[in-house]
Amino acid sequence: MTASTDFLAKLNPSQRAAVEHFCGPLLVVAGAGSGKTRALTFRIANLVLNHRVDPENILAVTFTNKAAKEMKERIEVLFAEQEAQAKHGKSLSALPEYEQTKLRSHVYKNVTKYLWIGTFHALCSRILRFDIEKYQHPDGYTWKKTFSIFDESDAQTLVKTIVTKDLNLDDKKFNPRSVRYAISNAKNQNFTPADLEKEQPNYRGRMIADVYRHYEKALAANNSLDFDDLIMIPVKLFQQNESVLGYWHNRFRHILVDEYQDTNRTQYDLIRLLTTNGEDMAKFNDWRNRSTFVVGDADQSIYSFRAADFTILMNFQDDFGDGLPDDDTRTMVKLEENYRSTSNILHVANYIIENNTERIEKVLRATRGEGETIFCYKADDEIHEADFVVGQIRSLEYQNPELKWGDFAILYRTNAQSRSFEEILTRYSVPYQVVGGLRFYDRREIKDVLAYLRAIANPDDTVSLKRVINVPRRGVGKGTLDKLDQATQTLGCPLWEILSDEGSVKTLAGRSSKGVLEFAGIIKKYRERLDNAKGSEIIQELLEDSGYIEALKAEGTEEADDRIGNVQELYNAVLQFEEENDDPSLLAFLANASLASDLDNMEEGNNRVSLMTLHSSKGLEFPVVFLVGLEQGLFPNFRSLEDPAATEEERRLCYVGITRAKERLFISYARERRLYGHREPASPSLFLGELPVDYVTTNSGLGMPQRMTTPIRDARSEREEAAKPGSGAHEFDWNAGDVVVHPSYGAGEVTHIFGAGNKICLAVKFPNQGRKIIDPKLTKLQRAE
DNA sequence: AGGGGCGAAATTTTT
DNA sequence: TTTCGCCCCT
Repeated sequence: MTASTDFLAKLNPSQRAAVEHFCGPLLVVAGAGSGKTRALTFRIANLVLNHRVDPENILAVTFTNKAAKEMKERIEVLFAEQEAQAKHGKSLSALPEYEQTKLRSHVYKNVTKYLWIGTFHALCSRILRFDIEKYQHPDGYTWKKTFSIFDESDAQTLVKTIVTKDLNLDDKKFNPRSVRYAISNAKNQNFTPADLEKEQPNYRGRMIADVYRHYEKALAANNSLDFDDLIMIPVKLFQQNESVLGYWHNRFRHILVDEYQDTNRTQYDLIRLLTTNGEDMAKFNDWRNRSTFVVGDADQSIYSFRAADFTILMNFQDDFGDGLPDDDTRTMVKLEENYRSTSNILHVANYIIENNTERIEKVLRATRGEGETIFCYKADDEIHEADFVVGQIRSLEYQNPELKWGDFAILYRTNAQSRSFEEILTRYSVPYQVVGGLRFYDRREIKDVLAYLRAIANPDDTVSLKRVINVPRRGVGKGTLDKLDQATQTLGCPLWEILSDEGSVKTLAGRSSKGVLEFAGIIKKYRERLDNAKGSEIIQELLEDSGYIEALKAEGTEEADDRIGNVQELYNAVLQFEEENDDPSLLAFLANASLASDLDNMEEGNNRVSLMTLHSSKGLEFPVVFLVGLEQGLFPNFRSLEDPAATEEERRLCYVGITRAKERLFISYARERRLYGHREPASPSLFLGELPVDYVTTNSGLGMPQRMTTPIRDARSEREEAAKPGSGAHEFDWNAGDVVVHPSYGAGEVTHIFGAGNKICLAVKFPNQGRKIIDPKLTKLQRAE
């Protein structure tokens, strides 16, 4: 492969600066539609082609499988393009198809195969397949390479059993969902049960810590991990085992992280450990042949409820970078040129997000024409809102031959809002898809089959064994299960040990023993074949043997037919997986299945109107976007009304929605909405009052701007206030090094200043609380002179 | 062992 | 209003 720099010519100056960065840390602040995937992929190409970095030394982390897949594909094309130029002097697309395929497979064999590109979870599960047996849990629990990955519902079921059965707690007070949430949150901050207890020493905190302890024990007993463990265990392993960390630190010399604003504490720890080899951040400075390159946009941070913490991004300059102000820094690049939307749309987006205080100053610059104005529609109720939206879609589709159904998206805050749109779309036979509903892998029949496979692959996976021991019916009822359970408790052994012993089963299960033994026989039979047979063969015979398909056929309902079809699709997925992957083992497939999402199979070429939540829309773009339900309490959601930080997150969500639109943006709200069966009057969203009036056409004026109950004030009133003498102009006069006193954190030192003018934000380091980002307009800071 | 019926709850959810 | 989960009855 020849070194080449011509592909860099396609980049704008800031993209180019990001791409050409070689060693050391770099933060790329990438606005919506500014070509960040481009920067990431070109950078990887540049590392390999021009800096001769071995692809094995590159780790690229994303948050979704879709993003990982896209990155892989784009890199492959990029390399193939280079080779096409070098070998044939032509662009890739000008070559005959077989040449293109040949080039691409050549690139795969030599480059992309060796790159580690994937989600945090997928990459960590890969690391754990190597090293989990070296992990030492404080309570002596161990895991084997064959571990299962529990999904969210498995995890919650487990928590529920612990709360109600093991600890006998009131599940009203200790709602399994919120307890699971608390445990997840703890794990996402790399907290042990003891850490959690220390943080919340009250009764509830102690109880939750106790559930957490039991939960870990149960996971270990099942040789299973939950999603959070996939990240947390590598972190703990790295912290306790120098040689393991040393290996991966040495291996991943160039680390790239996409959507850095969405990282949580544990993920941050992982990146930091890999980068510094566990050395103290302040002492580490050996960036030879090494880089940590993160890309993100604080304005698109919308997952704080999943423990994402965008202050990690805001702090990058201080902990990895040179910490210099924006104009002098060599460790930050801003991508502000937007290639997606018309300038009108961008203006609205910029204008809205300016109301947020916690952000890195950034303005999206248009590269396209003005476009149409934004239209804001006030509807009588949710039915009329849907009528308006569908009417617009139909007439735009009819009038513009270039617009297809797939070019439209309806974005809403909550899933429940899809219904009225679906009804009207159906009435007019407009093809549509609801994105992000039930995951394929969450369907009952799929979970059943996967439970069989998991039980076969992982003998300790009692949860999976129990799920299918009586599916299809084998006459193994609750009574039998209870007896078996009791036996495992007394003996302290995994369920399988009892199931696999004929004598024990006969004693315990009585008249159900026939069914239990039949089941155990099936599992045993396939477990023996695990090493030699392919996953696809196992699945195929298993479906026959277990009578699973037969039982579905016997049902004879339409629903059962659907299920059979889905199981067939799962079989196809295994076949495809075996064809496409280097490691086609059943274990690898199971990991892949556990980590798959529904978004992964959202079809783009199917030409349907897309309906989805604003959260699901992140990373996508559509020529025409409808942002619906802009009502106070719905969007912003009522749970965020009291909390300024939460309201800012809702505003970011609004910003994400607006910046999905390429050509046309419609915003709508209803005067009255059916909510849980009752008609409720609705008032216009806070965000409507923040729209720039000159850029918006309405059918009845913009709603009255909402007053906030808490003192987040919009940028304009702040500007006025700042102009008044003595009203706080001096507040903006902060300097790094100032010592301040915070009402709850006490004294701290200002280490960094974000933003400018009235949107200033301070990073303050407190001796005990660590670093916090504080808006001096929201929190009264006293100066310690 | 499984279905019917009643009561309570009802954001967002990359993995 | 709808959906889900639990309990009780058969």
